Amino acid sequence: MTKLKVDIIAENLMAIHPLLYKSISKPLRTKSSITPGGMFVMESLKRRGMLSMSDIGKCLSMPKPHITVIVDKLIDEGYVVRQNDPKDRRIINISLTDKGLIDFEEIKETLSLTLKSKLVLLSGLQQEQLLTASQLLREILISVLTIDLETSSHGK
Amino acid sequence: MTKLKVDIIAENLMAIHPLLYKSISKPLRTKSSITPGGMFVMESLKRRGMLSMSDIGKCLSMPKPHITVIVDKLIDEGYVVRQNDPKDRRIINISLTDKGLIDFEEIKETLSLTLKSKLVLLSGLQQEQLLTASQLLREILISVLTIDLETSSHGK
DNA sequence: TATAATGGTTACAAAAGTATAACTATTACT
DNA sequence: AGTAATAGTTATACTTTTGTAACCATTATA
Repeated sequence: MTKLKVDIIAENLMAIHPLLYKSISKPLRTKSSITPGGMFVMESLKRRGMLSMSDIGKCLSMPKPHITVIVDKLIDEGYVVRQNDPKDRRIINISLTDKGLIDFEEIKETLSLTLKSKLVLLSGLQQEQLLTASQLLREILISVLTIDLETSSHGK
Repeated sequence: MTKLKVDIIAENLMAIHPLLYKSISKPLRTKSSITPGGMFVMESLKRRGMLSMSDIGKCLSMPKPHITVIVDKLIDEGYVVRQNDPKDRRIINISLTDKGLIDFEEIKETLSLTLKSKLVLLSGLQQEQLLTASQLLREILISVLTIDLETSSHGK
């Protein structure tokens, strides 16, 4: 029975994807120099703290070369910094700068406004339903984003 | 107060986006010839029935030329058909074929399996929470997908 | 110490999405 | 009838994403 419910979640998440992606990519292109990929990297860094290049790739299921390109851009903009790992000199840790965190939050606020302008049309939903949905989504995200990185599969 | 709740939804939807997109695009590439864009077009057709090219663009907030390209591919595969509108000969209506509907459902099942394999890790959630979340997501989607097309903005 | 494995970069290629202008055909408007 | 607006296509250019192969540096292992 649980499987059926997860099915429904998966199906609905897929259907909402186009709306979601437009709401992210359009304002990004017009109002900043960050790509969606850059936003997702910063989102991971904000939620999980300092991460190595490989760990970022595992978080987002992206191949390592893509992470290198995205992070290079973010470094050019001053949003993240590289730090050598003192224990393993192969590892390069990435973390948000103050500027990165501030600008990230600001851009996300803009993105939320865009998405809100669409979600606001959902007048059929009750306030309590909106609250419950957001709480559940948050729980899902926290769970997903704290999955043990060792269980992921990129970076072979 | 409602605004704050919508904020939370927007924020969480954005964070879950990379997980979602990977779960869609990877199995599509390996197991079919349909692009994510094609899946979204078919999703719209399945939920809303026959749609004109412009209406599809409005549903997905995509410019018309992109719709033409996506629909052309779907026609080549035999998933959708063009039909002239008897009342307005400028309009070309698109609808799913039987093959399109069957294959679409089959592919979506595969996609759900991929996404499920990740969501299943969310053992922290109760069954009732999963059910509630899926119902709410469904309500949101139905609302979004039934927004009056006249309020959309593509195809000027 | 020799070999394998890991972390990261570079380079290249290809697929997909995005945007715009120009164009035809049809309909609506005055 | 003449003009504007709409529906759709074609063509083009660009950005982003995705994948892969080759490579170097470092660490782990046998």
